[in-house]
Amino acid sequence: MNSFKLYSILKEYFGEIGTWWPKDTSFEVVVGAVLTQQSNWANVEKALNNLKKISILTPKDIVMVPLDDLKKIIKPSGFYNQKSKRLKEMSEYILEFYGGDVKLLFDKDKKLLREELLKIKGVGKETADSIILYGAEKKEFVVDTYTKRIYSRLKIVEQKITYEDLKNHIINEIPEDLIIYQEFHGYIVLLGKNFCKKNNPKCGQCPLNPKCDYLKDNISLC
DNA sequence: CACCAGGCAAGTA
DNA sequence: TACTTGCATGGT
Repeated sequence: MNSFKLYSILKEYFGEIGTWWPKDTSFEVVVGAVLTQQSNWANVEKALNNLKKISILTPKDIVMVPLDDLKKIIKPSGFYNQKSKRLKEMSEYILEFYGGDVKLLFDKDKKLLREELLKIKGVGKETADSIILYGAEKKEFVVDTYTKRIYSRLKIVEQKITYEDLKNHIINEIPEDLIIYQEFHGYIVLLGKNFCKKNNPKCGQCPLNPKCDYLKDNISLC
């Protein structure tokens, strides 16, 4: 299975998803990327809405709000003790080096931007790439747990493949295009939700639980 | 009741 | 380098 073929199948099945990462501001993507770590998006939205409700929208706002308050505000997204600290640290960084304007950071060269993001505590590879792809809107493909699970389950790559190797494998097979990068990752998330977490031979329902004849005809698993 | 959700950091070997 | 563990709410 070739990555562009997979992208095409998923696009035909799921249809247009457009900019599936919602945002009012660039900084909101940064916050969302941290809050979504090991948490589902519905709960992240609750946390984001809590922030918006009391007008906490900028790095400065995050720095100013007391830590214990911030914990309560983002509580629905889970892991609020460490996520609140991560938001604080990131906001302090953006405030100190970019005067609180995340767009100045996003203007930097893609490679430098990634290295810089990775130095910030709480920002690993997936979070950094999500921020670059959806916040800075630069062509940096995002590999997540679903991507790795799908690609290894489809026996396209070895299960033990590293983040960077899988990323390179994929970008070598698809056009270098911002929208395609964004869409493909979105489709992978949609497909990934329907994979059993463990490769259970008894499952027999992958790739999709619902009656998805089209995908079953085109992608065989289990 | 169990399991999962758009990971990361720190520790261990 | 590669694996383990803590972090934690809310939905199914």
